[in-house]
Amino acid sequence: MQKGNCLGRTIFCLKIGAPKELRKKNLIMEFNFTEIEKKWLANWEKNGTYQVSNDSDRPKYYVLDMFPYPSGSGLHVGHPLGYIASDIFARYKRLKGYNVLHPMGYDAFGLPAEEYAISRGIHPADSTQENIERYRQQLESIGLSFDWSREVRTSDPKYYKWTQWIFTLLFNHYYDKDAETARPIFDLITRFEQNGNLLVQASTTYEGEFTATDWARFSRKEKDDILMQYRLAFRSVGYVNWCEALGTVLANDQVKNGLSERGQHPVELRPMTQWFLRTTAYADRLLSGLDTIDWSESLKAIQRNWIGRSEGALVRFELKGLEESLPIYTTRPDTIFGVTFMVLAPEHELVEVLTTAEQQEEVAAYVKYVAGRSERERQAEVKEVTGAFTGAYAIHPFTGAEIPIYISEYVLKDYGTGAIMAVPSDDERDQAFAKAFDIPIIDVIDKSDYPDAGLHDKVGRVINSDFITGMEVPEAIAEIINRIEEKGIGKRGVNYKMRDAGFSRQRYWGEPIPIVYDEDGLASSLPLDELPLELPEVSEFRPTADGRSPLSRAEDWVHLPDGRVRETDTMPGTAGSAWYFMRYTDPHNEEAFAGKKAIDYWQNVDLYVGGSEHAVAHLMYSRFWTKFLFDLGYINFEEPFKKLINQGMIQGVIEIAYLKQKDGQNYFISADLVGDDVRGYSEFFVPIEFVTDYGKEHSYLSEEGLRKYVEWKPEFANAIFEMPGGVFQKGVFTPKDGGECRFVTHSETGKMSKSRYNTINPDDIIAEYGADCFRMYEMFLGPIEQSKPWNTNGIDGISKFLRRFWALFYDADGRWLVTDEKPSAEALKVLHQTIKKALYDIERFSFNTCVSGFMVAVNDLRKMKCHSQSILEPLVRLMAPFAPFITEELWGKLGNEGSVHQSTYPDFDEKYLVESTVDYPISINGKKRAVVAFPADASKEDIEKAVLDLEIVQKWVDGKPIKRLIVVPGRMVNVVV
RNA sequence: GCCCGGAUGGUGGAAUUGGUAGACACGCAGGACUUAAAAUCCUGUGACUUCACGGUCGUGCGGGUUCAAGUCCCGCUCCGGGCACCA
Repeated sequence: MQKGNCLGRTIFCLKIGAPKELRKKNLIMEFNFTEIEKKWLANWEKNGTYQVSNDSDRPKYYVLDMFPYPSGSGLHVGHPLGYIASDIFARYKRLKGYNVLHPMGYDAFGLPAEEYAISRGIHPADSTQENIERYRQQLESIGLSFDWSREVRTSDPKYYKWTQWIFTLLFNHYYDKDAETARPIFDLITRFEQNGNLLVQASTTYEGEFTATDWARFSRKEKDDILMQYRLAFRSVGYVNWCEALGTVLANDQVKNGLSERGQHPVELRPMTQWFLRTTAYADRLLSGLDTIDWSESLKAIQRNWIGRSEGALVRFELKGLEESLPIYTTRPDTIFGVTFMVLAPEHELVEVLTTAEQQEEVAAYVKYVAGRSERERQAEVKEVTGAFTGAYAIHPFTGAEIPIYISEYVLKDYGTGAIMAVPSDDERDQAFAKAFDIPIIDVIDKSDYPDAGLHDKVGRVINSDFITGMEVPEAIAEIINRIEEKGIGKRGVNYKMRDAGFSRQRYWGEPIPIVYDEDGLASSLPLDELPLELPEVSEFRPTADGRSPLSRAEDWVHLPDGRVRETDTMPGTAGSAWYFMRYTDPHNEEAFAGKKAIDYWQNVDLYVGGSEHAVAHLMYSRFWTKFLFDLGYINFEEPFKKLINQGMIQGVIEIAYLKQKDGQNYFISADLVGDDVRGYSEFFVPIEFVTDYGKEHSYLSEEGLRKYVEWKPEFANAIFEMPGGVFQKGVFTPKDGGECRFVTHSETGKMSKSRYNTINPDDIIAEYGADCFRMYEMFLGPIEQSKPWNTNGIDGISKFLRRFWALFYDADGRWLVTDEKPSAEALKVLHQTIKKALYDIERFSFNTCVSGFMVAVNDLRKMKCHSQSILEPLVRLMAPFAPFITEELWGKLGNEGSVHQSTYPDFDEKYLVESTVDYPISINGKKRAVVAFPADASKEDIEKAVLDLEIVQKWVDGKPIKRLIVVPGRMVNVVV
């Protein structure tokens, strides 16, 4: 353990609480985990114990953690939860005979790293390097069995060369919907040259049609514009989430409730020319792929929701007196006879064309009103009905009726066609709008047969609807779409909520987009031999005031000698993390993103562990990039992560002090004086290391704690702290009626974070209890997927357990106890039961119950005073994945060569588990009344007979006739009277 | 509003998938050792009731299926997470 610069340690006594200092001494006397850890870390590194080869006869298994952002705060105890779980599994699989790839790296690009660097006024590369070193130290001290020779960093040019390369592939491919695969853009050009775009079924935003002759006549610029609309990485003017405070564009998933996820700054929609990835091309495959992978239902639900597939129809409505027609998308074409008005998004391109002279003013005013509203305002006032009449009318395709056209912000420009046919009888929002604007309502669905159905359920009988009247809804939908298609006014259609992903960031610390523009502004990608395109040095990392990327400051870099200019936007953080798992298979390859042989051997990740906060962004992009590379034949799998586990969050204790200001004086009021009504108080987070008994109901700041708090927050040097026992000010406590200085703080459970001053550093826990204890305690806390609060109370239980385990090998004076005596049948039974349970529990990732199984075993063996080598040696191997240090030490002491982590996992033998008797619970009328032992081989009949003779049964039966006698062999007996 | 989870002692949690509810651990209480404390060890610990043997109740609430329900079904309540004017 190299902990030279570990800042957290000096205050560790405060954090853990002083009384435990004494325990620490006692611990070290029994076994010196610090020494043991140091010794084996060095040994493992020297011997390359955890290095893995791409050449092996053994079956492969790939265990991966979501790699961290190396933030400046280092790890807190919440971070390693997933790492420990995956490490246990990786170690287990290795012992089970698999060739296990278990690497680690750093997601070093992106906003957090850059913000941190800017705040410290240093180069992001330097701060990143610094942070990585700290992370590495912390990760190693936990005893995680990573193959560090495979470490990757997304900010390393050797790595991002290939991120850029994949981007150029995306740029040079389009999505062929017929073949359901990505194809080279050159093929598309050939097809255009032969037939125009008439036969091309592709994912595109291009709506026009052209022939081969047209194509030949198009200018270079026109051709380029069209091709751009087919590329999988493309440049387009789009409404983007612009965040003024961060000075950058954000992806949809980085915006929550109109605020930036990072920093909570307001975000507005702005039209800008940006790079996008055509993720929508893969929408269907991203959706159907979910059925092939082992992820939690909730995670799949989030992704399905994000993709948001719906089926319906696209219908064109003729416009009265105009050439143009109005396309709409609906999931309820069966309600078309109930249409009484149409609504367009205010930004819809037809608004200007449609609006009549008389309505010009009103419409313009409304459009202006909407444009001036922030996303936040729109979302906050969802129920408010606003809109304007355009003066124009559409023609109903079946009745010929004239339908008024309105604009309203409840119709979104980006979803469907940005226009709807409004059916007020069967849609709440349409209904609200119709009522507000006094538009008639026609009932078209009779739901009287479905009393429980909601407005949106696709059930009922169609009424008032000409040729579909009388049909049930599903039948009516099919029929009306047929008619629409026959009439040539529309077609069956599928729609997605998912949008193409914005891929431009006006940020310094990211991969430069490897694109150059010629004098006509036409984009071309850099060839592989010009990659990596390295980040230039710039004078200032912040974005420019007009929203251009900081890279634009590097004039020499931007302007090429031949007059071309470089793209100055950088890629988002999700770029490097979209494919990093592939790089680990062949991390030093300079000729390819990963060698064919390596990636074909390791393939996709068998077990992926990480936080659910990446449910959408990272996991969606990763799946998209994987499918794309699969289409191009670079890899032979279509999903990146076969099984995924989201570890829960470890929550911390939040300590709060209440402040009231009066006449410019700060009064802190002890929580027991504040009561439940905290209105009128400001809340301040108190660093938990100042608080006595933090996390407990009565947690308080002692006189010493108050002094520390004031010293830490000098602006409160003169503040008055009021508590029941007296008053504290300027370092002096004035008691009242002989009271004590106890300033009570309010405790809550919540996220652990630097800003709440409640992080617990694993270094401190490891220093006091050892890495093995830390690992096992995190596992013992509860099911891996559950969130749970951290408290150090329970850690003593694990610490005791490890010392008892050690005590099976050594007595209190350090004498070796292990003998080669023949083990007793009971001891063998304990061992084999434990092995059986461990196998069962590890396979289902139930690590908490597995630890409890070890506890039971150690308790039992201790009672038996079992020191038999043939019991303890397998037990050491069994526990090795959980407690790698102590088991490695004991493995050597048991006289074994090599590492326990390269041995084999024990297996159990049923023969030791056979019981001669089985305890049967005897129930009478379903209530347990007794437990009786019967021979294990007793037949059903024997048991039946014996049960009836039992005194207890006689007593309960009490002469009444026995209706039924149920005997489940090996389980239980139930007598029904 | 919609979707996905969840609710078990004072606490974290367990229950072989319909078969002894509360494993394991924390906490608490009592005891041993100690001048004392810490550490360690032992005993007890769901609630109610009984001198005791024992009995009654008990897995968020209300019903149901079953010889048997924490587990399955129906209807709710509350908590956590996600989405949200998505036509």
